[in-house]
Amino acid sequence: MRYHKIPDETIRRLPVYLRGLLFLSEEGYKSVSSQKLADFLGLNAWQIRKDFSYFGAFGTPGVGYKIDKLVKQVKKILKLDVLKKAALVGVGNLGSAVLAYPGFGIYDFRVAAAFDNDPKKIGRKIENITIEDTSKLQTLKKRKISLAIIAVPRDSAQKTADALVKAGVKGILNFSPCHITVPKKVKVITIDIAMDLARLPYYIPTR
Amino acid sequence: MRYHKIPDETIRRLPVYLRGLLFLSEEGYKSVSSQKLADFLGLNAWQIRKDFSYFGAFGTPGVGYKIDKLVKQVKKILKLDVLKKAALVGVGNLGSAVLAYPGFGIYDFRVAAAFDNDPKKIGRKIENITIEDTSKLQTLKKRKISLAIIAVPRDSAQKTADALVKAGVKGILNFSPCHITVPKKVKVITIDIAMDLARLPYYIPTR
DNA sequence: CTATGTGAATTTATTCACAGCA
DNA sequence: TGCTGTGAATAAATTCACATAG
Repeated sequence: MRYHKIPDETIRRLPVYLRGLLFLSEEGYKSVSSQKLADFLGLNAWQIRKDFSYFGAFGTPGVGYKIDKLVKQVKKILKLDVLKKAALVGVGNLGSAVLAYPGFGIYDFRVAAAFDNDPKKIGRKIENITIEDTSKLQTLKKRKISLAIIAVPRDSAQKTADALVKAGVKGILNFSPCHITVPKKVKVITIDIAMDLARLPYYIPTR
Repeated sequence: MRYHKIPDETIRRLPVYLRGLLFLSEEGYKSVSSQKLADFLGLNAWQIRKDFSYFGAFGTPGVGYKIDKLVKQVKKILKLDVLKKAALVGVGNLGSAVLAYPGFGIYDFRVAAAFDNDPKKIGRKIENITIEDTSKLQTLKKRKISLAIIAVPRDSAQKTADALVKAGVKGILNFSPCHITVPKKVKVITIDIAMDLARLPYYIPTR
């Protein structure tokens, strides 16, 4: 198994596992079985074991997984030990919420810079980050920030993405409800919160 | 093909299609080919055709899809013609952003009620919605609101979900970074924005 | 005796390639 | 001729069942 390509779905689940492991760690647990972790996360035990097996053996048969060790391994796989800083572009409603979001910490992430093109916002400080002019995006290269979060209106999303790519950004989390085109080497993950709400009714019986 | 179960992945893509179709409609297009829609959305033409084929024939060979008609069909499949109102619980940073989010409209959705347990917020109006006390959640049943958005801190997410289920809510969009347990008949979609950011580094070569 | 790790079986989703309709 | 709709082929992910390690 060790020499297979890792399924994308497995990668998608790793942050979920991490979240569960860190929570259990907070609660005082030192080790955990795949079954216990599965129950806690609402998943299947065999899936967790299978996922981990793609990366080699982490656990101890008869005992389970040592949480500290597993957390370290998963963070390493996700490269969370290397890339930690992200820039935010667009400090509107959603952008401000992202800035204030407390959940990045557990992944050792922080939003290290924020940009907007509204003169009223530039220079202001939110959550200890001073908002800069969008025209300063080029400085990201020097600052070694290679991840960015786009939270601008749909119309300027592509333009923003272009500027980010030019500034050397390699990964983009896109909150604008549109497809953005980037060079193949740049990874984009798009989240449209309305889209997720839109598929909810499908699953609901309307008597 | 007509009598098969519809793949979950197809359902996940329908809102994407809808977004593209509505945009092209705004731009003045009356009909569109699977190829053109695919290019616009960054997807494959054959996948779009295959997805639509699960629901029967929508298009005209040699011409393409009539946008108006297709939009209506897709909305019907997603049951967006029936369920349109959602309640928001938790008007913090993220909750406020959700309230102000302009993207729900295209799916004929609106946030029709907002709840919080902070006395300073209760009674205030945001985006024309008066914030109500969380203890009033039970009124959702009478108001025929069966969808809800959870944007409360992790610690109170499960408690909130329990109250929503008791109030007759059938679908929940959960922004809290934790698994919530609900009866099988209730559908939950969890979005954790930090989790999506956390899997971005994996895809980025770190020379 | 318990819980992992993994080949094999099964299910699900993607991609292809082309027949057939406007 | 152009584009849809769909069986068939391929690929991917999930689930099972059990040998194996502590």
